[in-house]
Parts: sequence; C-alpha cells; structure tokens
Amino acid sequence: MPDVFHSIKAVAQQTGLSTHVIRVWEKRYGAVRPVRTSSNRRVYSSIEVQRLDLLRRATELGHSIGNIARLSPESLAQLLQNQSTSSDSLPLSRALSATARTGSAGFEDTDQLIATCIKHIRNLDHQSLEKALATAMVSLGHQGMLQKLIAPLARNIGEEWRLGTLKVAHEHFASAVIRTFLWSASRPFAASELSPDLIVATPAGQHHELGAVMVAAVARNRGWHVTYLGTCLPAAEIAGAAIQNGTKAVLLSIVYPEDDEDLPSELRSLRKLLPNDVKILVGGRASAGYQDCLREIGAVVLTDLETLYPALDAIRTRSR
Amino acid sequence: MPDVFHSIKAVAQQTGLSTHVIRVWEKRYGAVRPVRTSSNRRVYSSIEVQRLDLLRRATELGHSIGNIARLSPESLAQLLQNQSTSSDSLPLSRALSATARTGSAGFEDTDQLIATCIKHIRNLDHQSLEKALATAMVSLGHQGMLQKLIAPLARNIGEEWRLGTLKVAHEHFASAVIRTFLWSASRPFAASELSPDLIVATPAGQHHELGAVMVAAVARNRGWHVTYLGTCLPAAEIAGAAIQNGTKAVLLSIVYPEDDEDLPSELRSLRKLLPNDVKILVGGRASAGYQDCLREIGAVVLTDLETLYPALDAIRTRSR
DNA sequence: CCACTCTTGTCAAACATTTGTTCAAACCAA
DNA sequence: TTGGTTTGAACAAATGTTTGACAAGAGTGG
Repeated sequence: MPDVFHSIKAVAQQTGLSTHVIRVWEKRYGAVRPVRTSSNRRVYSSIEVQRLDLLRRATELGHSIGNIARLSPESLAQLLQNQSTSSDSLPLSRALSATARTGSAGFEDTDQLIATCIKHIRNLDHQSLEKALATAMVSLGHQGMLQKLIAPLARNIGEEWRLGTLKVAHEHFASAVIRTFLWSASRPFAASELSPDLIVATPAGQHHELGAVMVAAVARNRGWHVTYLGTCLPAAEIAGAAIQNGTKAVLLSIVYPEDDEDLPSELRSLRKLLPNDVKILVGGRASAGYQDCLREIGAVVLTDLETLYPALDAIRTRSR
Repeated sequence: MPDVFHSIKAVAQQTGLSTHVIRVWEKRYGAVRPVRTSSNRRVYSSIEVQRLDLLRRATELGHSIGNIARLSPESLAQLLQNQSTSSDSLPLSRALSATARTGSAGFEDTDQLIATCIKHIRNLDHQSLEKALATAMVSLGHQGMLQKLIAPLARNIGEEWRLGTLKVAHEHFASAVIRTFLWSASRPFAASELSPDLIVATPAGQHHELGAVMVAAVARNRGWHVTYLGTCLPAAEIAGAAIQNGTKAVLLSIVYPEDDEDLPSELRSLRKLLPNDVKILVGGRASAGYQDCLREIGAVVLTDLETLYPALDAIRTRSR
C-alpha cells in the first residue's frame, strides 16, 4: 500500500480535530501511535487518519474517548454501524435502534451479557463475540469490564468445560478472541522506560489461558510493561525470561487441575532459579490447592482480580 | 513531442508561487529538477509546471512541503483526490493503485529487518518488536509483510529454537506479539455473512503457533471468516468445531516434530470425523514428513505461503 | 445536596524545526 | 542601462513538541 504521510496539520484538516486534541488523544489514550521523523515530528499514515476520523465520529455519537480510543478498527466500525442509523439514515437495522440504544441499554444485567457471550462462544461466532465485548467495553469501561464481565465469564467457561458442555475448542476460541481484544484495548501509553516489568505466564501443565490474559490486561492498563509468555511454560523458561528482562515480578495463573503432582516442584524450581528480589504472584481458581507450596516459596496469592491492583502497586512502590 | 519551455518567471505566473519559493523548493526539497541553459538559467517543462501546481495545492491542503516534495505524480494526485472530496473517511477501495514507489525509505534489506526482529525477540522487548512490525507493515503491505518478513522470521525462530539459541519462552513471546499484531492488522472488512468459514488450528502435539497465525492472517485478509482455535487441539475438538460451524475447510499447521508417531492417527481420525466435503489443508515445515498419511486423507499440502492463495480461492469458488 | 474525583478539551510557555522571504553580490540579456 | 536570474546567507514567521495547568461537565460517595 503506497501510503502517503501526513503531518499533524494535514491530519487536523482532514479529520476536523484540532492538533491539540490529536496530540492529547495520543498521549492520554494511546489512540494512535504515529511514527516520528528524525526531528521528532509526528508522521501519520492514512490508516491512522482514518482511525482518528472514526474516533471523532464515535465521540460525536456520545462515546467517551477514553473508552474507545484503543478499540480495534473493526470494533470501531461496528460501533459506528450500530448507531449511525439514527443520524445517517442508513437503512440497516432500524428496528433495533429504538430498544437497544441509550441510557438504560448499557445498564442491563451483566449476567445476561455473560450469557450472550457464552452463546457466541458456543457458536464459535467471533464477530458477534467481539461486538459484544466492544459494546460491553463502552458501557463498563476497561476495569469494570474485566471485573464484571471477563472474570465471571472465565469462571463460567471453566465450569461448563468441567461439565462437558463446552469443549476445549470453545475455550481456545474464547481465549483467542478475548486475548486479542483485551491486549489491543488495554492502554500501554504509560509504558515508558520507567515502567516496571512484569512477566505473565502459565506454568507447565496449565493449559487455561484466560486468567493469564486477564491479569496481563490489568497490569498493562495499570502502567506495567507486561511481557506475556502464554501457557505451559516450564520453570526454567520463565526464570530465564525474567532474568533476561530484569523483571521484578512474575505472575502465574493456575486454574486447573487443582492437584497436579508436578506443579509444586515446578514452583519450587522457579523460586530457586529466580533471584531473591523477584516477587512471584499467583492467581487463579486452583491456586488454593497449592497453598502450602505457595507459602513455602513466598508467593503472593491473589484471591481475585480486585486484590491484584494493590498487590501490583505495592511491588511498584517498593522497588524504587 | 517538443515541449514548451518555461522560464522561472513564467512558471511563477502559472502556478501562483513566487520565484523565490520555486527555487527554494528545488534547492531544499528537490521538488523539481529543471534543465539549465548554457548560461545556467532554469528551464521548466510543462510536466514540471504541472508538478509544481500539484505541490502548491497539496500544501494548501495542509501538507508540509518537506513531506510531499519528492512524492511521485501518482501519489500526489491521489493525495489531492482523497482530500478534495471533503471528509469522505471511508476509503475502502484505495487498494490497487500502482504501488510503484515506497519512498525508498522503508525498503532497505528485509534480511536486516528480520535480524532486528530476532534481536527484539531475544530481548523480549515487545514494544520494539511491535514498532518494527508496524514500520514493516507500512513499507511492505499486508501480503508482502507476511511473505517477506513473517514467514522467514518464523523459519529463523524455528531454527534458532532447534539450535538452542532461542528458548520456548522466546517463541511464545514472539507468537503472542505477532499474533495480536497480525490479527488486528488484517482487515476483516470483507468478512460478511457471505464469507466462507475456515478453521485454523494446530493438531495435538503441535505447540508451534506462528504458522497457524500466519495462515489465519492471510485467509482473513483474503475475505475468509476465520475461526482461530490455537495450538494443540485433538482431532475430535477440531472436527466438532468444524461441524458446529458449518465450515468448509480446516487448515492445520504442522511445524515440529517431523516424526510424531501419534500425529498420523490424529489426522486419520480427523478425516473420519469430518464430513466428506470439508477440505483439509495442511501447511508448515514438517508437513512433508507425513506425506503418505496426508495423501491418504486427501489433504491439500501447502508448500509455502504463496500456494495458500490459489488453494483458498479454489475452495471458495468450488463451494458455491 | 454538597464536596470530591475523573474525564476531557483547551490553553500557554519555552523551545526546536520548518518554511517563506529578504538581502547582497555577481552574472546575463536585450 | 535596466531588468531578470543565480547563489548563499540570514532572518522571520509559521508550525510543531513537551510540559504543565485550568475549567466545565459527568459521575461518585457521603
């Protein structure tokens, strides 16, 4: 794609935004990430211009920039498509607009929202799932979304999986969609040179990814520089990555099973391989099953998502 | 055709620029390159006059002369066309215009680009890696990026992993970053209700994700509705997902090892569980090792990324 | 209902870069 | 001579960057 480069002024003229706003959207919300010239001037691609235009239109429809700035282009497009019916008179889904829009809409019952998501997951319908996530993100915000939607959703998926009503494929599918969504939706703007490092992974034998995805999103949004390593990593690998990265904290998610015989030795091994000043945080449904071992290695056990915030902040302040 | 020649003053009158500006645009930014008379006077062709006029209009639209002075006439025309039509903001069909130049900037050597990416992967530096990918995307385009950067990159990572110079953690890390990047960068615009379905996964025992990520990106960009299921899925799971989704094709990536004893039975089992009209496509470095089995189950073997395009198109046209 | 916070757009100061203009000196052409 | 051109240098205006601050409005909790 032979792209033309745009100065901030040109972008302003094309989008109708002021240069101030363009800069502040970048700085505060990470809405775009223009390349810089050697003299530090911003250079925008056409894609970014288009993105800013989408964002402007979405904000004019009442969405708050902080909530939508990091949505993927497709989510943004869907957002606009859903609502532009009223003003643009596009003959798309006129029937729904009356009921689904405004005020009471986003309130609803999150239980129902969760049920909807489960339904989409059961159907392996990633477009609908993404759309539901985007909508939820707007009404709940980043943090609320994680606590009120994703966390219970992960629990439900896990239960259905244990009951056999959802298969591994569904879980992989949900992980993939949610992972991508959360990662691009969490704002890494605070991630500067000063941001503390955090490694997120799942130890060997732990195939469930959603918990790790969630904590990664939380930490990232909280200004941490997150290195996400995914599932099933042996202790040596995790330790190696942590040491190489100069990380001060390693976060593990342990969801299932609750009685893996090999896991305690993995955890002890990890503790031995890591420098002493590197904290180990452990969260997830099954972490209670390994209490003794976790206490032995001095791990911080996170009982739920809320406890993650203070735990992260504690490490952060202590380390400087 | 003997062109008419113009003195600088004549050019100034025709374009509305001052002679000073014309000279300084030439000297500083190389906007034009007029011939000289024996006495060193500038002589402009009509083409150059036209070019200067285009440049003037572009600057009046907010572009800075330094950024656009060396653009090709085509790019300039495109620039003006895109913007003079008010804020169109939905440039869907910008695609095919001759991609002649890319400004010589990002062209460089892709080998070096790959080396840079490997370096970032070795450092687990996801910000730099993402940045490199974004830059490459601009200069190479979506397809070029996959073929010239991601595919060889995946090969290199695999080799380094086998040599032990990169660890599993690095591979997971690279997969995570590239996966997210490609997924949000590939355009789901074309994915309508009519798009054919495709399931992408890695069979049980196959932990390497990058190949699957690549083909998923290609297919998605090609207008397929991709359901991405990730790594290590048993045949029953894949088949279940395919049946439930009404999928017409399943794409597997097989990278390592080349002699997994369990894999052939997995593949046969998959063939048995799938409806007969569902095509199985198999790609990846190690697929050659299972040739016999693949022939037996009638799988389409993809030797490289290029062969994926015609294979996908073939299935698509056949199925309607 | 009142403080309080959070969000978001706006602005200003101080400085750097880019761009248009002017000047001076030399040269060429009619 | 007179007016135009070329060149380099210098200047000034416009534009862009960062940091910090402020204010209106929305939302929150007591």
